[in-house]
Amino acid sequence: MNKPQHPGSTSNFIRQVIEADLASGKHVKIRTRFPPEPNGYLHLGHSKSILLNYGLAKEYGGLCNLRFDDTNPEKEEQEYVDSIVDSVKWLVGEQAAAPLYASDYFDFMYQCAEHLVESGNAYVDSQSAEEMKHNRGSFTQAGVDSPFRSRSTAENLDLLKRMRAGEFPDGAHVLRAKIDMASPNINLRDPALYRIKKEKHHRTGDKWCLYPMYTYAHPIEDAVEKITHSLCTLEFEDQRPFYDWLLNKLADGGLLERPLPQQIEFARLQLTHVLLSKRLLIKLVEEGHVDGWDDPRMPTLAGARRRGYTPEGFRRFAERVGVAKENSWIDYSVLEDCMREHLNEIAPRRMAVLDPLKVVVENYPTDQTEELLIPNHPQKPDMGKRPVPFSRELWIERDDYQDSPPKGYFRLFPGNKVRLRYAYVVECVSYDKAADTVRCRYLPETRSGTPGSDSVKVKGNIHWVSVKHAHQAEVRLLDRLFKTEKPEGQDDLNPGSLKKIRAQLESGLREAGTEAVQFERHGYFIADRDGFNRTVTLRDSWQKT
RNA sequence: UGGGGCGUCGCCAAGCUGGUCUAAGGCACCGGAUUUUGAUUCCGGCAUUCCUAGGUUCGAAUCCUAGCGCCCCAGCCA
Repeated sequence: MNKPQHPGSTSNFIRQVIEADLASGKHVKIRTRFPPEPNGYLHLGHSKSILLNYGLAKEYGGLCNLRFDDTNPEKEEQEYVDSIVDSVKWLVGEQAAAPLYASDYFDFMYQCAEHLVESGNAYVDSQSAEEMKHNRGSFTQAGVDSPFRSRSTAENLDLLKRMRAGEFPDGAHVLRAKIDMASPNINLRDPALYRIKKEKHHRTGDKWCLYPMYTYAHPIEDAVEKITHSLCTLEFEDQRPFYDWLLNKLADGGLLERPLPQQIEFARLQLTHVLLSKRLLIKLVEEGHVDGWDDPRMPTLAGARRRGYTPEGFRRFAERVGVAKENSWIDYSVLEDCMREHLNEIAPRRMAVLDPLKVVVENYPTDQTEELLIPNHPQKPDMGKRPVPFSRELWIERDDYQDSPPKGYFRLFPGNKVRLRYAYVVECVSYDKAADTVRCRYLPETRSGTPGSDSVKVKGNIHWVSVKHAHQAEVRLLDRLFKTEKPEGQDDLNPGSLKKIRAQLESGLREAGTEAVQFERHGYFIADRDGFNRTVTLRDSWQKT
């Protein structure tokens, strides 16, 4: 039998599991989830997980939950919840349903804990953290049982209830699963389930002084939400035996229904030239190396959005990168290329002179202005045309003129002809050093769109902006934040990651919307806070050589 | 070191119930064509080889054995 084909995508081991489960009737509909802890901003690395979970759900006609894993009140804040919801909505659009919260299941989780105690599968340990650590053993040495491991069910239950009632200080006791202190898998050596934490929770307030550990809470969250496939990163692989142990104990006790969710691990996204460590990112913000968490250079999704990166670009990136279990590093240029690819399709073209040099067309009437109709996209006539004024004095790019050009240079230099894009062919007469102006003469019969426009063949084609009509604005030339392949801190910052310039833009850009535009021959830009951010440059095979 | 993973082209990644694999696809790269963006698009090229060494087999990237390399685990973090 042939395997189902995925148009535009390739098979991967997760799809195979899903298809098998669907085929066998284990599930009629799949349900995935994206479970961030609200303790920071979402970054580029999260995009893979988000798009994987929502993508699979969509592909197989299932659902994906956005669920906050808010089990550690010490680190979590509402501000993060808001920003995460925002970023997820931006990335997946209408597929993003209202968020769910692990904290909404605290009652049930506690009920499960009592059941575990009653069924002899959990106990209250009163060792100190240090003692616990010591008695856990090592990779090569089995752990030893806690002296409290054999407490009676009644005593355990009493202690647990009093823990919940707030009778003990932080750290006095902890609830542990009773599994095997000699397991070769350290995660099975009686992992902690609950710790006392007299901390106010951003959603449940002071209701609890006892909070579940991730290890314990996560499987239950998945089961409660009837998640079918619980996708997580490789480092949780060793945790899977406990995940299954817990769920089966609870299902056996009638607290959970089968089929139970299945945890599947995949390799997290590792990108070169970026730094995703929360600690170091915070430093960059606090020390003012960047403007904030949503600085367009930041590797956060909020930053990427202001940078002009698109959800569709991220989707293509996720597809291109694939899903597997091999730890791999993706070169940052792959991400840039995906953005470029998408932007090329959707961005209307505009002319913008970033580093202006004045050109005077000496034989063009002083007071004349022509409105030229210029296509918004050379390959997409349906995107229409726009009027752009042409006059005697123009701005061109400074490096489109050279006194003594290098070999192969085919733009402006004395005696050479070049086409002013969508306007006329001009011939360079000379460069007036005192006035810092290039003197040209135009060939009237070469006006674009007219019958004789092709009478003169030229190789060069440069963009321009009419001086008296130009819209002057700030343009931020953004480059990578880090110059090194695997940055470790501020020493690796790219000093040229942000250049602010005053550019001369075609007049229509005065009323720019929020959608991406291409500045011809430069790259893709997006209007942001009173100026334009460069999202990514165009490819350039000339500069390379 | 005990346990859990992973090793297929420069970067990803299919394939892994053995033959249709002298190994898919994408990206990068190299040609060449078109082009009023040195962009885009298009066409062509790009692993006799699958970490290494043995073995099983008529036949192995796919099975077995032994090595080697890399990642993860000893939070009352997630």
